[in-house]
Amino acid sequence: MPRRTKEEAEQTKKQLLHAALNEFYEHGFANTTLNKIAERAQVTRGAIYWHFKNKADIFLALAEEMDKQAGMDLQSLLSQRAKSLSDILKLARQYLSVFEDNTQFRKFHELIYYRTEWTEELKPLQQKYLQESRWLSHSLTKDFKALKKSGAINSSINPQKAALATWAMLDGLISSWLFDPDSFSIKQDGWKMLELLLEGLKP
Amino acid sequence: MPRRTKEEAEQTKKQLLHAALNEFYEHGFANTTLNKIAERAQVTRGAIYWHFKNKADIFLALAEEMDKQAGMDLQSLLSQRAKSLSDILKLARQYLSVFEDNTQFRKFHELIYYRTEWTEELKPLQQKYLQESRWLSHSLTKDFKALKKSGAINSSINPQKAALATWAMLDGLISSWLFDPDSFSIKQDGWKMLELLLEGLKP
DNA sequence: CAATTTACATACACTAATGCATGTAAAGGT
DNA sequence: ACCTTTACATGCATTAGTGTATGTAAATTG
Repeated sequence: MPRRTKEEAEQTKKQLLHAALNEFYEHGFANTTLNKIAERAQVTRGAIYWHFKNKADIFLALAEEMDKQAGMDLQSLLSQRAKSLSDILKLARQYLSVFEDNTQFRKFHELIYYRTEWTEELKPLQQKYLQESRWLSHSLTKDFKALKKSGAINSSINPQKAALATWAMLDGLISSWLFDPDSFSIKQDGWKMLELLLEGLKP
Repeated sequence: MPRRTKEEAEQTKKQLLHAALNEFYEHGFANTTLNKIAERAQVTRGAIYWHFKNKADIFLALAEEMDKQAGMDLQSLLSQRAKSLSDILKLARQYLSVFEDNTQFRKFHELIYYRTEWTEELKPLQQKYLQESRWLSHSLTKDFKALKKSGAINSSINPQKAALATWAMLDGLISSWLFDPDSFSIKQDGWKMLELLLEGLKP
């Protein structure tokens, strides 16, 4: 086997990540071996140890890759400030749509929700998601506070509870749909269910 | 080591299940070995293979055990028909409270949510939860239909969507809280967030 | 055009974990 | 009192998987 050029190397790295996603998705993180990943990527384990430190390292790289790939990442969600309830609804609608539109994205989240055990070796990633979750709920809280001041939502409502509720609803919709995709369409109906919640916040 | 009496044997079986729950909880399903479980239960692997077929079998037994132990299981939830929105809220409130009141219950669900990869060997359990989830949403749908007829909720609302939304909200609250228990109190605040949703259903 | 890296493949050693087979001593029946 | 079964403990064989060390041929550098 001849040595590859730099670009070819980058290519096999991508193939490895792609193979890893599908193996993780199909068999779970703990139950996939480096051999299986290498096989699917049509290389040997040697290639893996060249590009990555170990299995957990592949997962971390995969997570970063997905963050970038999915245009709808958390940064862009956070950067946009919701000035109305319909703004929030619109953002959520966009976000939910990605799950049906982007197969990679959907597989990765199904992997995260139902096919990975959050054990010690994945602690850094878990920490990252914890941070993101807190940032997002904090950001949402600020939005709801503003909405309360402007009279867009009921004055008796606690902004933080509203934010947590909204976030929980989104999370619940996603996990429910990933668990049983036939139960409803997350793209067509998901946002309507969130709308039911937001309706309850109006004055 | 002398042979144990029948009651002693039942005792060690319970110890094994208890040890398994904690090992699974701490290290995830795939990452706990039968040896560790045996050690914690202060027996050897021989005892495990006497009482159970393999690791997956322990998990199944554990799930049944938790179903029984937690007085607030799905059967009792389904048997009660909600005649009003506040009935639903009351039931949800009871259910959510269990997570703070019953440590075993909470650990088991954290295990299920964040520490088990739903792979082939656990398929039967996954199927069971899928069934339960569908039954519950179906039952809730019927309740909401009745509430719609009686005028307790807005006539423009789709009962099935309302049911799915309620279930998603509950699921989201639970998973959010298990992921970050410091973010809110599921016992004191959880039901209030669900109430926000139910408020939106009123005429 | 050497010399040196690079990008892997191959080989090896080592361990952890499983499943089963066998041992055993007391319990429970007759 | 004896026999059988129970409830485990112990020992063994086998394997799958990891990490690393080493090999290697081409790409890249100067």
